Amino acid sequence: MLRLSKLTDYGTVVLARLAASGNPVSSASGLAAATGIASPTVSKLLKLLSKAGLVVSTRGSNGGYRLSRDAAEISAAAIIDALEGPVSITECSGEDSCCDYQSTCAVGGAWQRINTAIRGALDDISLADLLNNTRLNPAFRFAGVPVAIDRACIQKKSRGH
Amino acid sequence: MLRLSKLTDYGTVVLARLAASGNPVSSASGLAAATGIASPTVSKLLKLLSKAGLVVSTRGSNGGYRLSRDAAEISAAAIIDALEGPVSITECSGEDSCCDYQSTCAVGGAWQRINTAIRGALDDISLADLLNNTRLNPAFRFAGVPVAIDRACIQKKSRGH
DNA sequence: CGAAATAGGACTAAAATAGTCCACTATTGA
DNA sequence: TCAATAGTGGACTATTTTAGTCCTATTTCG
Repeated sequence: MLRLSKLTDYGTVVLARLAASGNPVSSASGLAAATGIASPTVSKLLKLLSKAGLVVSTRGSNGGYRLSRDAAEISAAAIIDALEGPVSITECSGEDSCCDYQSTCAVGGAWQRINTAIRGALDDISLADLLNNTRLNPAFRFAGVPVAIDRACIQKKSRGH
Repeated sequence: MLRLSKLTDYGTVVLARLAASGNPVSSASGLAAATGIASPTVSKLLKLLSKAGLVVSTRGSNGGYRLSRDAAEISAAAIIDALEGPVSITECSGEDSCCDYQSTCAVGGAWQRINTAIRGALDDISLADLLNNTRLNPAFRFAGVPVAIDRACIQKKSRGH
């Protein structure tokens, strides 16, 4: 699969929303409502993103979060780093490369090359790019809440978020 | 992290070993001994790789496994596909794209672009390339069993495989 | 036949992930 | 100054995924 965690996926959605909203700051609960992601989860994400310096928080009433810099300056790699730690496809390919099979492993070095290639791809794509690729799915709303319309999806996932 | 599972990592080690051995076929247990990976695990891997058509099995005594084609013709992407299913970094970026937040998701399309970039990098690297990148760590052996020598590693991982 | 291999699948244990909750701190504004 | 709003930090639980084991066929060679 070579898959990102759901949290990272949600994180980009939240960031995209933050970038798209015209407001100076957005509250965690507002973003939760706008994206349809459960609000404790959104809070958790924003905490992580704030710690990583991708968003800036303001406390107090009328507080909230905003991007720390222009959406064009935030790379996909930075987002992933913030939410899942440094990108590296195998344990070996990370910094403190170290595994039980080092002596018999004929492969180690090459993963690092692949890793670099992937990293390059992720560095080249910014949050702004993500926004430009927006899918133009019609969004329906019911009582202000966004509702997915794809039938196939409704059955597939029924658990709440 | 964006991490491959350990099984996939082991899988490449086994394949590399298979490619490097001069023998017409190698048995699962022989590969286990040569790589230091537990033999039930090696068996499991080889079964998967065989199902995916990357290796060919011969039953019966003197049986074993061999690569189905030249190492240069086996891409990293093929190995990953075989062991973890099709590469796709988010649920959305796969074939049957389908998620609860589709209507509010401003991001979907872009992951597919990233995914394509990653896929390209993985397609370009073959098992033969992995072998050429072999790290030249001196391997010590004790009673025929390969022994890792990196001190830092010995403490870090003590669980058996 | 019987030893040596793979095939297939069921099963268990351990680890990572996702998601929730709560008590606390800071800021604003009436 | 007090109450309301909003973020902070961390503990906790449930779920899912992953890793690894084991057992019972089946096939082939000598």
